[in-house]
Amino acid sequence: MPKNCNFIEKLREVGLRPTKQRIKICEVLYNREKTFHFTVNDLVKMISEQMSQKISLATVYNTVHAFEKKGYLKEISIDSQKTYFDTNTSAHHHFFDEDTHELIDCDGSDIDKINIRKTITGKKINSIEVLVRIASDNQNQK
Amino acid sequence: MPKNCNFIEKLREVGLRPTKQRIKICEVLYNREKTFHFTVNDLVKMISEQMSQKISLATVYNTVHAFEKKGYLKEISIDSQKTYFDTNTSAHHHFFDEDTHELIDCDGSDIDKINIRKTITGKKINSIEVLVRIASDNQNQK
DNA sequence: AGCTACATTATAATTATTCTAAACTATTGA
DNA sequence: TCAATAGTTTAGAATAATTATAATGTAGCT
Ligand SMILES: [Mn+2]
Ligand SMILES: [Mn+2]
Ligand SMILES: [Zn+2]
Ligand SMILES: [Zn+2]
Repeated sequence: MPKNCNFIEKLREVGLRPTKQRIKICEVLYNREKTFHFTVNDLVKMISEQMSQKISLATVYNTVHAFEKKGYLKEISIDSQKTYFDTNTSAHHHFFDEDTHELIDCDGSDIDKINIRKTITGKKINSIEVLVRIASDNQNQK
Repeated sequence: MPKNCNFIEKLREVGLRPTKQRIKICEVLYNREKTFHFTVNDLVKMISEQMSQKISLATVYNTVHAFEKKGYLKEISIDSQKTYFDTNTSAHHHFFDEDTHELIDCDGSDIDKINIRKTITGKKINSIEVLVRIASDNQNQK
């Protein structure tokens, strides 16, 4: 979803009615320079900071899942406690900071193309994703 | 944890008292040819099938986490709903079958060593894991 | 045998997410 | 313009996985 796009039109195009809740969520998610990662809780907080009127939690869940289904969000499972969503819906790899629980995107030049030699009959590959877990390096504390 | 090992000794060695619950869980998890993946629910089912006396759910959770802490189990987050554990505690990659929700191990020859060119200052890499999502290939149904 | 720290257990609490069903609203077409 | 309709929002209940509590039990030591 491009920045400063006509969200009303965009939503209609994909068959979602442009309600004020959805438009607000679009603004919060997509009117920014860079893509980012968030939890539903993060999103609820961002919305409540920018709005007088609240959006109910059920609607936030509904909307996030509706956007996911339409391909405007990607769900990422890293941490068994939290479900992350990503406004970067392209295929890409991640660093996960185990100290801060922050996700960081890798771009194409960071990791070579992964070549899978194993095949499983009757099955096709949907995605190949690398997760690099990082944490603070305490070797420096001699 | 090797097959047919003396679990009582092994548990004592790492500072865990060899209770009958823990010994039973060791047998269920480690007395088999191959490593495998399971959820806590799976494990509870396996135990109840093989035992007259039940082990409480809290104990199963406690034990699984104790074993994880001691390095005899690995936790895997793939699916936001379920937490998987792996009796294969070495670094390895996975296929995840999105139809059956089954995890399949990759061995070293299946995927080349991953080279990470990106570095983040003050952070060290703890692990690099690839997840290959697969699903049934319906191209064949012409 | 008796002490003590560790473990087990039933049960309650917590948390994230989904469901329900009633109220609301965007869209359409008469 | 306006009512019909299907889609949407919402508060609150329900569900499910996991963790906390606190009482009871037990392994290991003397
Ligand atoms: Mn989902
Ligand atoms: Mn855990
Ligand atoms: Zn990302
Ligand atoms: Zn595995």
